[in-house]
Amino acid sequence: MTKAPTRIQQRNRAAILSAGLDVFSQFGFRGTTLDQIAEAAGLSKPNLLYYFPSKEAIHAALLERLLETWLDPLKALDAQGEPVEEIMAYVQRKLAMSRDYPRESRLFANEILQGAPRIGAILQDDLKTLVDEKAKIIQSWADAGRIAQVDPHHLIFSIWSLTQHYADFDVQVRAVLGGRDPFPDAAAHLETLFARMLKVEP
Amino acid sequence: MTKAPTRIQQRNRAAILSAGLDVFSQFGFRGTTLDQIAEAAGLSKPNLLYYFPSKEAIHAALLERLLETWLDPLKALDAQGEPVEEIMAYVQRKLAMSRDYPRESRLFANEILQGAPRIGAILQDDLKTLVDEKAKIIQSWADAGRIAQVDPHHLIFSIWSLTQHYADFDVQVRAVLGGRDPFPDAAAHLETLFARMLKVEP
DNA sequence: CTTGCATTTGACCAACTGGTCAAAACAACG
DNA sequence: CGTTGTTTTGACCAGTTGGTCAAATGCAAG
Repeated sequence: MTKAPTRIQQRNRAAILSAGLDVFSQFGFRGTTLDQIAEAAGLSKPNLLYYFPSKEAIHAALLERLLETWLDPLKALDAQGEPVEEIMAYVQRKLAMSRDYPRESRLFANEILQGAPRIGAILQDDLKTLVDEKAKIIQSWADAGRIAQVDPHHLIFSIWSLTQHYADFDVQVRAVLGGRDPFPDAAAHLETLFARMLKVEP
Repeated sequence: MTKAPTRIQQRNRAAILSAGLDVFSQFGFRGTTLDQIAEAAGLSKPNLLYYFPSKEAIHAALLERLLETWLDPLKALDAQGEPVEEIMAYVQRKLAMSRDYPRESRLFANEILQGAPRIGAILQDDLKTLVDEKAKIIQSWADAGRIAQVDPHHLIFSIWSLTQHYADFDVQVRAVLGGRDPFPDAAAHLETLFARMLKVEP
């Protein structure tokens, strides 16, 4: 039986994961140093390694935690629901994640940009299975005339790219907008975009 | 007067830039080592530094060359043209860049993900100016009833995200599609998407 | 073939990297 | 208080990093 973690362990492990998320999401795995994480977490480097056995372990813990929640919004897409509402809700959930968890989005983006060396297998298994399943649902909605005809896989890619862009390319978006908060307008824009794309031809 | 570069200089500088593009676009600036670039270029490390004074210099040269061509597709958006055609052509140009220059796209993505430390000023000046200008054109098209009403800035963000996604998230896209080439379908999908988004209400 | 310049290299360096370790400081509990 | 387990640290290590340098090699023109 594993020991229950003390309060100190909980606090420090949480601080390390948060600091690691900060640094890994900005510099990627290889561009991140333990000293950076240690300083961001307010710990000494040996103390860091008392809680996690290696840099890899911190990164792996973050990726694992990320993947748990990353696919939830898509899983929630319900075949029994109203098609347009379901897709719209998915879009808004994903956009909310970009707003509320931008570091997680960038950590994921970094991992994919580097060729997904640590999660490639998961993408090809779990993610592909999930997407194929949901694509079938979307296809059936289109076939039933409840949404316009659309390539279901590329529809999902579109949702991912449009929403994650506001987290991953945040600096660029804000630079172009002159620093204004992009999210309210983004939500309205995506609402319009998907409404037009999915509306059945009269 | 500066000397004309010899054939060897041309060849080696080109090899270094190509190798640097490979490595920087995958690992980011801090995650890249001179040894990696040297090996990819088929040169020894001191020989690398004979052609470029530092790692920074290689990266800077790549970014400079990138920015030259990166904004061209948007610059070509012509106020005098047919609105839908102009926007469609821009989308297809950007998608072609993702297909033909994925390394450049990922180099740019890496730079933005890291907070654009080296090109932040350019984004706020040149890019913002260019986008504001083109947004005005799009707005005038919408006001004239030649395309549907749409937030012009976010329309441009949408084009960027939808097209660059196929370069930056290439591994994920291919993992989900089971390895199939995404580009033909992507082109058709985006054609449909923007046609529906821009069509004026009857 | 030799002279002068362009190119390439091996040896080297100081700073930094991920990681170890024994000892010290701390906390909890009887 | 003292004892026992947890937490923290300074000193340290071997490998890697970006970069230097003097010497060696290649090469083109006279």
